[in-house]
This record gives sequence, C-alpha cells and structure tokens, in this order.
Amino acid sequence: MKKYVPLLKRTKLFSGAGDDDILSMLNCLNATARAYNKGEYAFRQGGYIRDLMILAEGRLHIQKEDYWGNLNILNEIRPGEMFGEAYIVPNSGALMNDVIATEASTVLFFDIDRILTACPSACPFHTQLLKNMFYTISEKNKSLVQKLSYMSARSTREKLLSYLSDEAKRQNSSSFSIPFNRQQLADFLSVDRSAMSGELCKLRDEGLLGFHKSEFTLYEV
Amino acid sequence: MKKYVPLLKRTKLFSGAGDDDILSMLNCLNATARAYNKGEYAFRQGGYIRDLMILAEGRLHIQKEDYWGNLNILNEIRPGEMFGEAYIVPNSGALMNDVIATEASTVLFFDIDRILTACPSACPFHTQLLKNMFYTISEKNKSLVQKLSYMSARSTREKLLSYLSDEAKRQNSSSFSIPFNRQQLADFLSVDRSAMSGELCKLRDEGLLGFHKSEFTLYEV
DNA sequence: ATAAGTCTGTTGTTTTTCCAACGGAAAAGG
DNA sequence: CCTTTTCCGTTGGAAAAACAACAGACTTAT
Repeated sequence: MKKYVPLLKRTKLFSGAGDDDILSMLNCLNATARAYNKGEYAFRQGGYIRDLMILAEGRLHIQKEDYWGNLNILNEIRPGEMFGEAYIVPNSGALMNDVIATEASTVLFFDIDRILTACPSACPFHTQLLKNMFYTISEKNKSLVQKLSYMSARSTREKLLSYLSDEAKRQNSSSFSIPFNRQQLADFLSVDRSAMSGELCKLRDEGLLGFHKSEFTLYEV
Repeated sequence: MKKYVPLLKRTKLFSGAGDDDILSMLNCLNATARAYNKGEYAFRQGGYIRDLMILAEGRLHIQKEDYWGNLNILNEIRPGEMFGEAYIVPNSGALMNDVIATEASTVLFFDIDRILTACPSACPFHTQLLKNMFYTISEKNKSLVQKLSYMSARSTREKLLSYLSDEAKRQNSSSFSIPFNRQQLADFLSVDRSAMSGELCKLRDEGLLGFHKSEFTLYEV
C-alpha cells in the first residue's frame, strides 16, 4: 500500500497528513486495493457497499440505465476522489447505479466503521480525517447541487452554457478541456447527442465559443 | 431553546439522544433560533453561511433564479431536516442559491466549528452526533443523486413517472400526497407547468394514475 | 498498411415542449 | 356573503429537441 502514499497526500481526505500519518491510517482503516480493467464494472445496481473508496488511478463513471435502456452518466470520478459515501449509512439499501471503469483503474477501500469509531490513541490524524471527510462530502454535495442547476436549464443551449462557463470558472481559464467526448457530454447533460452537436456549432458560429475535440475556449461577447 | 427538544429528538442529527444529551449539546453548540415570515428569504444568493441549520417548523425551498428569471426549486426542506451543510467548508465561497420560507418557519443554528472540534469530556453524545451528521449528509447526497435521476429523464412524461413512482415507494403506498402544487412540481422537475398539466391528464386518461389536487394514486398496468 | 471501428458534424422529419392566453373552480380575505 | 386572488386544465401556434440516417475524419487493431 506504500506506493499510494504520494497520491493520498494530495487527496482531500488526507489533506494535511504526513507520510507517517497516512501509513498508520492505512493500517488503522484496513485499507485494501483492487484493480479494474477498462470497461469493467466496479459495482452494479443492486449490489451493496460497506466501504469508503478512493480512486487511485484511472477513471470511473457512475451511471444509470433506465427501464428502456437509456444511459445517463450521473457523475465522473477522477483519481484522488472519494466515492461511495452515499451508501455506507446502515440500512441504506442496494446500489441504485452502476459504477464502470472507463479506463484501467485502481480503487482503494477503507473500512467505514473504523473511520467513524475513533481510535483515540493510535492515530493522531484521526480527528483531522473526520473533518476532511466531512468537508469532502460537503463539497460533493455542493457539486451535485451544481449539476442539478445545469440539468434544470430548460434548453440544450442553456445547459451547455452553464456547464461550460462553470467549467471555465473551475479551471480558472477561458480555455480548458472537458473530460467527456460528445456522447458522454450529451449523457452527462441528458440531451440528444446530435442536437447538442448542432447547438455547439451554432454557438461557435455565433462567436460565443470555439472548440477542437474536447478543448473549449469561451469568448467574450 | 428547551421547547425544541421534542422536535430535535425526532431528527436524524440527534437520533438516539436523550433529553439531557440534547440540552447539553444545544449549549455546547451555541444553538440559536430565528423565525421567518411566509415568503421571507432566509438566505440570498451571494450571502455566506457559517452555521449548520435545522428547520424547526414551517417549510423552506432552496431555489435558484437564472439570468433570465427562470425559477427552479432545487430542494424542499421540511421540519427536522438539516441544511446548509454544503457551504460550511472553509473558503467554500458565496451561496449560489436562495432559501425562501414558503410558510412561517423557524430555523435553528448550530456552530459548525464546535461540532467538528470535539469537546471530549462535556458531551457524551458528541461522538454519536458526528456519526449522525455524517449519515445525514450521506443520505442527502443520495437524495440529490435521486433527484438527478428524475431530471435526467428525457421527457416530461418520464420525469413525472420516475418522480411519482419513487414517491410512492418512499411513502410505501400507491396512494400518496406530494408537497407541491402544480407550479411547484413543474419548477421542481424543471418543466413547463401547462405542458406538465397536460401530460398528467394524458397519464390519467391512459389509466396509469389518478389524482385530486396533490393526492396521487398509481395504478398497475 | 489496411481494415474495422469509433467519433463527430450535418440534414430532414417527427415529436415534444414551450409560451401566452383564457375560463372555470377553488381558496383566501374582508 | 361577496370580492379578489390563486390554482388548474385546456387550447393553438411557435420553437426546440428527439430521432434516424449518413459521410468524412480519426483511432485502433491486426
């Protein structure tokens, strides 16, 4: 598990921890790792989760397929991100979504009960970890609300503009790249791909933005 | 603050606490209360929050108005529910939403720093409170994802069906009432009211459901 | 290098939603 | 009890999105 220490130091969950802190936490939290191939399902709808997870490397999509087979990407997980925290409440029921590795990925598992039940003496970092976990969930919560605000836009055009301008703000540059291809972006925003593609070109022709593949640039009007 | 103890005992945050626990926590967490009139804004976009809040009585809507004045209800808060947890992360920035009281409401405020920084001896319930808070946020997280799945439906019809069937499941009965009037439901699902109204009647005529005001009944097909 | 497969933009048709407006029913208020 | 306001269903025209299908550019695998 030692090789994950540099990564973990950069995660929000272990923010502020030293190497020693992390090593002792890994032990205290019963950390394990598991690798997934590209395209492999990490979890499926109907399954159960009893751990808190961090993506060490690769990329995961949390997605949902409805009764008629429409696919929707609910969220994208990048290295260092924590996930699964919504399902570790006792009796929270079965998973309602699929988690799929869109690249070869490695996931770290942490025993949730050991996180919430403090080990007073052994881990000096434990209190900070709790704080960090809380902050992380809060931020995720906020980003979910943010996505809800994209989704609540009435038109494809507004969805695109709100998502792209938020992304520009987030990356602190009017030029940025998004982690989706066209189909994935359409699934993320829950719109039709071809209609979205057309709308993107219309926005480009109107001079609001430019793009090449997944690289976008927003222009002042 | 004593009069809120019975309510707080029934909240998720204080689940499992005795009267004494709650009284000492109220003191430890610097709890205060504030009342809002019907229609009054509790918080406005651009403001800042430094407390964790619980709605004691009334009803709040978390809503967002976009540049062109379209109103969207992002969430509804009912008595006993915790809210504001997404904005208490240090440097999390200004509020992006409005919080409005749709009925005369009372809100309880708790000092977040006192929650996260344990007071070892004074409050025996503090550890459990942390656990409860974590569970609560997790559940909220989950319900946000659930709403995202309503929103990701491509048509008004599917949005209605997914929301109503989830609500039936949640209330454990095929007959149930929703906490929205038509306009609010339309805002919640981000669709046009009149179109939604028409779709509802179409669903009724097709025999999938029945309704009277905000009382709905789903029928097997 | 070639072939197979994927990604993206484009077009035309069909379907759905949005919007504005109206009237009746119900609720609220005096 | 009467007036005013809100709520809800309905309609028709305008606008937008969904859908299906296709062709060129680019990737990947052999």
